[in-house]
Order: sequence, then C-alpha cells, then structure tokens
Amino acid sequence: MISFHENIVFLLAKAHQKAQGVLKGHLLDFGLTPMQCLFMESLWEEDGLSVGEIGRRIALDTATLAGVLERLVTAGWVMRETDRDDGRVTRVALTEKARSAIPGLTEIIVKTNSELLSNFPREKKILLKRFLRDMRG
Amino acid sequence: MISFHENIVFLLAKAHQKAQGVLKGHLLDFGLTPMQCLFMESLWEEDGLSVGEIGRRIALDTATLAGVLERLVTAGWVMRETDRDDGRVTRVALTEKARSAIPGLTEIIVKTNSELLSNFPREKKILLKRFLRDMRG
DNA sequence: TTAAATTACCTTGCATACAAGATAATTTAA
DNA sequence: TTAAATTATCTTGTATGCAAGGTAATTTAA
Repeated sequence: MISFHENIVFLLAKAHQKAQGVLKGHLLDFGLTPMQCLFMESLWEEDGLSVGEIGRRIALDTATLAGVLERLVTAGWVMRETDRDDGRVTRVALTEKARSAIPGLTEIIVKTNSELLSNFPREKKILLKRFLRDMRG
Repeated sequence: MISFHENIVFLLAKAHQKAQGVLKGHLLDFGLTPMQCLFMESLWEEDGLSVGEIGRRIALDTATLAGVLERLVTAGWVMRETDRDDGRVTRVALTEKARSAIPGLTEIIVKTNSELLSNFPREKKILLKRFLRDMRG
C-alpha cells in the first residue's frame, strides 16, 4: 500500500507549490505573476517570437497563453504585432517598460533560486536539476 | 544572466506538469482527477477526517477543497457529515464506491510512479524524493 | 487553379490554486 | 454571563492549465 507521501506526483506538486509561492511573493512588487514573468523571459532570449513559438519554449498550450498575453498587453508589458508574411501569426514584442525591468526581475529570479536551494550544495543542485529534466522524458 | 531553463521554479513546474499529465491519463477510466484522487487518498489513511484536516494533510487551502469536495459528493465518492460535537466541522466519509475502488486506484498510482521514475535506479529515486521533501523547508 | 488539408490562433467550459472577505459556531475573557 | 476573539467552512474574484471546438489564413494536391 503506497501512501501519497511517497508518491512522486504528490512530492512534485508540493515542491512546485512551494517554489511558485516564493517566486510569487517576490514578484508582487512588479505586479507580475510567475507565469507572466516566464512568458516575458522567453522574449528575453528572442524578442518578437510568435505566440506558438513562445508556447513551445515554455511548454504551455495556446489556450492558456492567450489569457496570459492579454493581461500582459493590458498592463503594458508587451505589444502584439501581426506577422507581415503570414496573417495567421501573432508576434509579441517587449515594451520599454519590460526591457527596463529585466535587471530587477533577474535579481528576483536569482534570489528565489538561492532561497529554494539554500540547503543544497552545488553538486546537489546540479543533480536535482538533472533529475527534473530527465523526468520530462 | 540566468535562463529559465536553469530556473528551479521552471524545472519543477514542468516536471510537475509531466507527472500530472501521466496520472491524469491513467485516472480517466475512473472519471477522477489527480486532485480528487489525492483528496480520497487522505481518507484511506483515516476515514472521517474534517475538511480542515484534509487540507492540512494534502497542503491545500479550504477554498480549493470546497470545490473538490463538492464534485466528489456529486459523483458519489464521499459523503459530508456535520460533526456531532462541533457544528462548525464538516467530516468526510468514503462511500462504498470509493472503498471498492482503492485497489484499482492504488494500481494506477504505482504504475504512474513506475513510469515516471523508470529511468531512475532505486537509490536515485530515494535521493530525488529527499530533495523534493527538503525543498518544502 | 481551386477544393481539401493544414496551421495559428482564439474561445469556451471545467478544474485547480489562492487571496480576501463573509458567516456561523465555539471558546475565551472581562 | 455575555461580549470579544477565535475557529471552521464557505464564497467570490483572479489566474492558470488543458481539452475541445471554431475561424481565418496558408499550403497542399488533385
């Protein structure tokens, strides 16, 4: 008989819950949620991505993306632009507000990671991250 | 500059997403969601728990619990009972339908854990679980 | 070339999550 | 003892997450 305390699905859910909570708390000053921040982080790598490409990079379906995008546009973090060559494609660009927030947000992300992994020596951090990547298959 | 691919919050979110997806797929036959199943698992340990105690055990707030409980009652998995000694307390009891589903659900949970951790040797599984517990603080 | 298939995105519906506020029952204190 | 504080639960509002279906633009094929 397996208890949920031994269930990897439960353990992942609760570790995720904890991590989200810490990041969410730090992001309050910016008025951003963890998902909204992640959405923009994908654009730090490459600005002007299409909605679909953002979804592939952060592994999120377009139904959820649509809502996140809409709130980011309303709050002035990003702009939508229809692709010139393909009328189906919506591209997303960071605003000046978003670009100037990058250093502050980066600091929050680093701080969050430090807090969550403060008890983990360097090699354990690497091991844990490898485990999590391996689980995605 | 930290990429979200190195961010522990992102890695946990996506490992969690994967795990939920696998369990969700296996639970379709029972018409249960992972959270509904987890809710009942807490009652396998001790039937007749109060709503608040269930929330403490599976680390979920009462706002979310209320909805999960309502759907379980509607589908005939559990019954609500007001505590005789304290009118504020709602206790939850498994129905016969729920008790007879325990073996099948246990099998699904075991299978899900095997699938997710198939590439992990025994000692790595233990290590990963310890990591995840440690992160909750 | 144009009808069919594909693609990109959006919308709807349902189920978590959680903050914040409301309510009823119980306990504590003055 | 009874007003105040506490507790257990519920409700509301916002934000994911995902399945399923819809629409417009593009590409493929007959």
